[in-house]
Amino acid sequence: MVSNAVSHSFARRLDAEGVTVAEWVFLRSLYDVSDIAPSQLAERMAMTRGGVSRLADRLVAKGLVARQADPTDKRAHKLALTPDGRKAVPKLAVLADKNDEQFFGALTPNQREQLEGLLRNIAKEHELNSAPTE
Amino acid sequence: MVSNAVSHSFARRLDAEGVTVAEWVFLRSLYDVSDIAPSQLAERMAMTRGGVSRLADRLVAKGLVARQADPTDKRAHKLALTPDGRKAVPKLAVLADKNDEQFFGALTPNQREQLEGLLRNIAKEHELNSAPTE
DNA sequence: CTCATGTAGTTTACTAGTCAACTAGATGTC
DNA sequence: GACATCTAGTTGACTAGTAAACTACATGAG
Repeated sequence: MVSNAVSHSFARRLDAEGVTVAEWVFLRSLYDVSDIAPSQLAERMAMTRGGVSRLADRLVAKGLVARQADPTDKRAHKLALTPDGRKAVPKLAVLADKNDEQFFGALTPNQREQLEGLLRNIAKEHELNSAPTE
Repeated sequence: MVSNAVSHSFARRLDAEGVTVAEWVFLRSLYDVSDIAPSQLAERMAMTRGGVSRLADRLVAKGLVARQADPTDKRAHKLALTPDGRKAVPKLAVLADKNDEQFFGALTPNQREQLEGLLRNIAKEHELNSAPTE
């Protein structure tokens, strides 16, 4: 319930900038690790390759992401942020921070650590490593 | 991330019984409060009335839910579980419990209370009262 | 009473994902 | 070096939701 509320609230904020949550996760991932293969990104985002293919289409259409052919393997592509895409990330990150603050701001620093710790426990135990998409 | 993992895992379990998570929430809600109006259910499930209308279609087709016309207001309907639907709920509840156990079983009872307490804090503060759908 | 407005539920058009089939290119075995 | 098999990415058919238009009925003001 809380997770859905946080996510929906964030989606509304992003929507005002014309971006979806999935697009944000995509952009944020490329910000850290540029020149990544779509299939690797699919794994990180816990989506299918098909889904990532379409998501990439939309972001290319928006001019935020570029596809480059891999010269050593003609099947493969690399995804990277365009300058516009790179500029957008910090701006959207502000929205993410505001959203977190809205929901977790009322907890004391101690409580936040507790919450994060407990969730990290569970994540570790189940070897969860994908970013949230929803 | 944890929420998505819990939800996806539950979805896989339900899928084996031919039920979706949204259908489970729908059935579970009717189990407690039968003869509810679709629009009320929509609010509880944080879905649109259109979505609930379709969801109800599917459950009626599966024979788990019945629509009854309200005699006092010819626009209105009441939704209720069929005997089959009522029988299904406890069976599916077992899956929910197993799923919770899978993810939260490794926490000590104390930790579980902590986690629930923290999340309740946040929920209360934002007046969240809808059931999760995703 | 009548008519404007409101409300309940459905439906249409659309979005964003999945799964599985498909295309094209790589690779390892004989 | 040819061919079966694997891999990367795309695409077609489908699913489950949304937003907004629509239908049918209810209700309150004049």
